[in-house]
Amino acid sequence: MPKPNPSLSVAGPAAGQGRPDRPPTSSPRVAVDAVLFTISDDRLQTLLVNIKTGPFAGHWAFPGGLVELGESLDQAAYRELYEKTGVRDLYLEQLFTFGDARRDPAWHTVAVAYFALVPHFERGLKRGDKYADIDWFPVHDLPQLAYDHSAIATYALKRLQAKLGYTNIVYSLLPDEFTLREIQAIYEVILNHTLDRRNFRRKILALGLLKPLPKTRHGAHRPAALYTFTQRRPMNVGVL
Amino acid sequence: MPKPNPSLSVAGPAAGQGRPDRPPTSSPRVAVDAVLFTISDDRLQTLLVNIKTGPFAGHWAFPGGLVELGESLDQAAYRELYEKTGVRDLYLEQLFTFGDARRDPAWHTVAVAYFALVPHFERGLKRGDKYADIDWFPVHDLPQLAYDHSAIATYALKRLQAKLGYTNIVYSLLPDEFTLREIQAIYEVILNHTLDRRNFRRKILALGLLKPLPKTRHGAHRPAALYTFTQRRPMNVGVL
DNA sequence: ATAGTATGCGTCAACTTTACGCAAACCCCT
DNA sequence: AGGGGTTTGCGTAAAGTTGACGCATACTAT
Repeated sequence: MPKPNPSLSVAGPAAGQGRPDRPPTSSPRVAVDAVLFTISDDRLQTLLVNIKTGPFAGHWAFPGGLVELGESLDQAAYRELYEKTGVRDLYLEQLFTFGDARRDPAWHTVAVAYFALVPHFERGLKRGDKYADIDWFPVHDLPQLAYDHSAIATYALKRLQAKLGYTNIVYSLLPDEFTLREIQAIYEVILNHTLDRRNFRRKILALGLLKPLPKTRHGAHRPAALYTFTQRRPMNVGVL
Repeated sequence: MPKPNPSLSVAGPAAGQGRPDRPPTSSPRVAVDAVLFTISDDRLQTLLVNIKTGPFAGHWAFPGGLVELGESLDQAAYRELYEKTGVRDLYLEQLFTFGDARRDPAWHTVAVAYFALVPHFERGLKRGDKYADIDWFPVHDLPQLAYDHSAIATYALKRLQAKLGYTNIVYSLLPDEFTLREIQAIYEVILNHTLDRRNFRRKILALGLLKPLPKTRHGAHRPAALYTFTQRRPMNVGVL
């Protein structure tokens, strides 16, 4: 049985049963890296880990690790994020695969990048002993990143911005109930420009994705109507 | 920097010079598969190869192969297509990465799928001894495909159709000079529905990507003006 | 010459987007 | 208790975009 060598791998042994006994050839490794976004403090933030060893020790990077044998890419990305954050309910989507031979000086490593969304901070982060540190950083003020992770960051942000325009994935950044102002704020923070309240309201309501609740949120001013999503699953639509 | 090992062997020993001497762990392999589109016989066609050995012997599949150590993904896709077609000048874009553990029964293989465009048939295909056969098939009448290549085909077509709408990649399917009718025909074949001549003309010209030539093409009827692209490189625009 | 057909140009109605005006509802402060 | 300040909710007019289609022109074929 080709028992995978778990030494370098991010996690335990893989499922190899029922496979032909074929030794792996010397070839590029496969890793996943995940850009996890959230809105916090009125800013768009991403999760970074501080690398402990190797040529990039001390640098910040997106959480990730090698794909295990028998594990799908989605599973690997999901696992990586769960190990770091404990979050199980997140929006996850494959972004792009970066395969330049020199992106990892240690060994040719193909990185399948993911981008993910969670609402809020979602309680504390699981600080394991794998990384020196782990924390959130505002997207527009990232530290220097390891590998080619700056490129991944740029790409992920671009994709998120674009997807806001033709999908309903905002739902994964919002709590169950919210006001129109709150959902608009998220659009504004991500797109990095203001939107007209009245036009935004008209368009977002025209999509039929929101259901008004018979409740209102009381603050310092006129109470705002609360809404929910009729469907909390990814769909293609067409907003701005 | 380590020179990629130029041996064609899909799986040969790695080029390790200049690298730390780290043995690869037992992990998924990395391959590229390319969906090459062309317009021919007024239909959208893709290139398929017939597999010679292994569990999928006799099946048709998109051309592809393992990524060599030190080789970028783009390079690998480019190499695979060049080996089959001899075409050097094509539009190439990464599509999606398929990583399900069971997609290749022989060994967990992560496939980075590409989609590519060439004008015309581009002379004969290089029939090597690696495959039993190689040929073009109309997209809407594909044979049963090996691995998960049916899913890749669907995905590639969807992407191509979408990209027609907001990029200028059609240029890579057209010769240097062409009439408006010819470019419209390509849109119609790919989108699989007819378009209004006059509206199409208005929109495509409004993009400013086409330059009218002082020449016309004479056929059986009124001569049509010839156009060229002002830029033959991928750009985001916004058509149809 | 004339019929047939594809090209090139233009128009109009329907729809969408953008930019605002304004009243209603609430808190806070005097 | 009442008025100022601010945010929500609703509406409207102008500008731009899209879709459907009319019609003359310029060729070839007969």
